[in-house]
Amino acid sequence: MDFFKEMEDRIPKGKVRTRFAPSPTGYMHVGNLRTALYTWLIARRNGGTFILRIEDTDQGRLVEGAVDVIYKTMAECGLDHDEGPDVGGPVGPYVQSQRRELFGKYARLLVEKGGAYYCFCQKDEEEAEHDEEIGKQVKKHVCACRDLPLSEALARAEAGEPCVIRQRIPHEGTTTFHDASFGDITVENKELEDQVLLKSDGLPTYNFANVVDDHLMGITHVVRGSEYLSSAPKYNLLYQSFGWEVPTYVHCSPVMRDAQHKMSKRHGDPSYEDLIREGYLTEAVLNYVALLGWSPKGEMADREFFTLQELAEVFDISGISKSPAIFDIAKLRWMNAEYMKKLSPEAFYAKAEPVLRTCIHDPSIDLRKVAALVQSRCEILSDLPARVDFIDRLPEYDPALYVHKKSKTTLENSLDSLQAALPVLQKLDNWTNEGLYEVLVALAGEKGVKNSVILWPLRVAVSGKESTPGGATELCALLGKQESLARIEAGIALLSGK
RNA sequence: GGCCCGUUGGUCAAAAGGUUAAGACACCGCCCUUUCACGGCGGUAAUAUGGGUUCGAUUCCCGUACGGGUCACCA
Repeated sequence: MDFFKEMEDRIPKGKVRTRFAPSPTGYMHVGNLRTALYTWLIARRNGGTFILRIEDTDQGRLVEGAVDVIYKTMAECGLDHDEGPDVGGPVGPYVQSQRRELFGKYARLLVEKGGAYYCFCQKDEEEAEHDEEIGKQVKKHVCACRDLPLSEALARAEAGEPCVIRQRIPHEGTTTFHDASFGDITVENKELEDQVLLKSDGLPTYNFANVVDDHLMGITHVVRGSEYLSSAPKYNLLYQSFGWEVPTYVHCSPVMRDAQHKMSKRHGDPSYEDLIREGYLTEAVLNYVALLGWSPKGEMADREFFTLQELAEVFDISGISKSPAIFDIAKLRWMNAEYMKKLSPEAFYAKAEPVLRTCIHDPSIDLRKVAALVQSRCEILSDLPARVDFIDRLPEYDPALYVHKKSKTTLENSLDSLQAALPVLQKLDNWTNEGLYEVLVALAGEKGVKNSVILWPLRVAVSGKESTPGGATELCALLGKQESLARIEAGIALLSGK
């Protein structure tokens, strides 16, 4: 049978099939990640198939190694695909540049069906116009090629005359596009342009490749950014001309940096990779991103924590929001902190150890103990160095740290406390958190002062910091007797003006 | 500028004609405490705006404002 029939026969039927179709730019936007996630969730929720397709039809924008970034990110996030360039599948190839001939054939098929026509106009003037600020009324491309007799057009094209194939859009009437979250969108056909389907280099434009591939790959649900919403009605016409069924479209509003700007790499907004590099956990990022533009329904509406599996059980298209969402790094930090706290001590140590090793060089320090102290006090991994930097070396600090209003600790009684504590500690053999605490509380009792009058100055002396990953006794235990005593002596010297 | 879309506290958002308009982050306060943090408790704060429809509008309709998207042989 003919080529087109064969292609039709390859299309799997009757199951939900979704696809993530990034163009390889070298990194994963937060918005892209969200799209990938929603797409994957729809497939998994419905026992469907998730496909990875690479859209590399723009020859000018190829980035070395970009596809690997995509594989790596998807794998890291647990968004496994069932079909794709690396794993194959029944409707491949899954890289658009490898489907070149196919698009040509479908474009010509469409010409025959009357839904498209050859256009021999040169592109220069149009392009030049686009460079100019788009502000005034933009004129649609209108030319005589549309009315060329098919035989003549075919002959010229065959003779090698440069040309593109454009979609033939009716001048009259309206087209209604249905989106699962935006509902029906109706536009006048006269607003629509005869867009280019097949470029003069023989490769398809995004809009054409999308429609053809989604159909040929049996895609049932398309999730994509709302920037494509306004070109969507043209898709209906395309599907109609081909006689194909329109899949369910779900457009998602952008992830914003602030009320008026999308997140953008160019303006320094973090990509997924950046966030991971900064010490966010993949699970936390996914969880946060899932909730940026989607929320669970009903009695689950106030739930915030979801594993990927849990999301796959409850995710529903109807929960997707229509309005743009601002990416709030403060909330991500909070969520990340929650994930860090939930980690087992071993799991946390595994993540923290490499970071701790770069900033704590004293071999006598037990990094496991440091990790245990710091686990509940850092929101992201990269907070770690600043929290533990005092361990290697006592920083210079302002004596004003010794003043504490709440416990009425002053410079004077801080000096007194340190001087009183020093001999007690020198005699102490049981140099553990418990041992230290016992002896120091006893000292406070003897002197008839609150525990904090003793412990506060001690903590300052030993850390030189305003805030630390533990109390005075914990820090002393960690640093060891010799180092602790040396720091206390230094504190006494500082306070006594020496 | 044309066309399309959106608008609940600072942020994410629930509530699909009748609610004291949830919850979370952030912020503030209190408590606990070996400072801060952690934890516990509490608080401030919202339906952009004007008209309709309705016994009743956050919810439905229209206008206005503001914001976003789009108007390429880029995706």
